[in-house]
Amino acid sequence: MESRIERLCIERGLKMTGQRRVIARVLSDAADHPDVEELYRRASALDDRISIATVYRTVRLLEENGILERRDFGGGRARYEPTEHGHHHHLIDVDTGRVIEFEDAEHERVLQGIAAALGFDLVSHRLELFGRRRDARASAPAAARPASAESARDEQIGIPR
Amino acid sequence: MESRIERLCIERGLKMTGQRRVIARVLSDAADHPDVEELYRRASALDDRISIATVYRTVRLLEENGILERRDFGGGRARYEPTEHGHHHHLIDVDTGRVIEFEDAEHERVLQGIAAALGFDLVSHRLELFGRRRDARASAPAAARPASAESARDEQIGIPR
DNA sequence: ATAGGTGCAAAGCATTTGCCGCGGT
DNA sequence: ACCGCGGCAAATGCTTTGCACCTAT
Repeated sequence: MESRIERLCIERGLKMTGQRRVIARVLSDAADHPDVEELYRRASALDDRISIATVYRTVRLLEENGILERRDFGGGRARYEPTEHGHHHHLIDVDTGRVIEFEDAEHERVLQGIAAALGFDLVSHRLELFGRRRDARASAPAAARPASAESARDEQIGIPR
Repeated sequence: MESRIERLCIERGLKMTGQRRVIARVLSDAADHPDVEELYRRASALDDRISIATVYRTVRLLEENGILERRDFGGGRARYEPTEHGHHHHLIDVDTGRVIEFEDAEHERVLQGIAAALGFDLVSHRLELFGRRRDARASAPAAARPASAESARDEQIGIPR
């Protein structure tokens, strides 16, 4: 069946090839923030006639069409998520690289206000928190470089007030 | 005379070589957020016996020692600024790449609170606004990619409330 | 039919590193 | 004197691209 991302592609009049359909499906199904390598892995599992170059070209195309958003959580590789499943921000666990999404509607307004005070219209923004799980095993690696960001599964959770 | 950054290096017991001294001076004098290439340019102007590899090694060293902070404002290259001349955030002008610093003490608390609500201790955070100068010439390039971030001079200004 | 997409491998960029002579402490 | 530092160029790792072929529309 036609995936959500594929529908968006069609709406923008993008030519739908076999590989794009597969990548669209992978993206539609992703609940995390995969990097290109991971997308390539997942897409290849569904159809091995896809090259990583095409994945790169496709995420770029989708980003340019406002369907995807590129993220940089540190660690060298870009990670992607579908645009706008609600404004949210990210908290990255510095020990595991896991990404947790949270919303904070109030922020939107505040940030808008700050930009306005500086004489700007807010085009977009980036708010990322880097934190360490509380309590956990006290043996947290002292000088761990946050840069790792392995393929730990990401989470999405509501922010308890 | 001994620059501010050099003093910090000495405090941490870092070996002070000629090239490090020069780079320290350049960093101490910088009021903006130069990338490595720019630091190399400025350092070379003071002393041409410096290779770009050394600049890379030095900013890394300083970052590991908490003297510098690495920033990513989009545009592919890392940019640096001395740690803690007061907690502040950045607003990047998407049309010119110019960076404007602003403070917002209240934010610190709010962010801390959010992390806590999610069960984390806040290690660090990143808050960046991307905006377009209000009014300006109405002929703002429609689909300009923010990625450019040329060497436009950065600013630091207080946030009017 | 034909504009545009794809695979492959090579090219690009920013950044890191091996090697070895040199310079701080 | 000794260990770490710096220069140089080669190596890396992610991402882009040239080219020739292939495919949606």
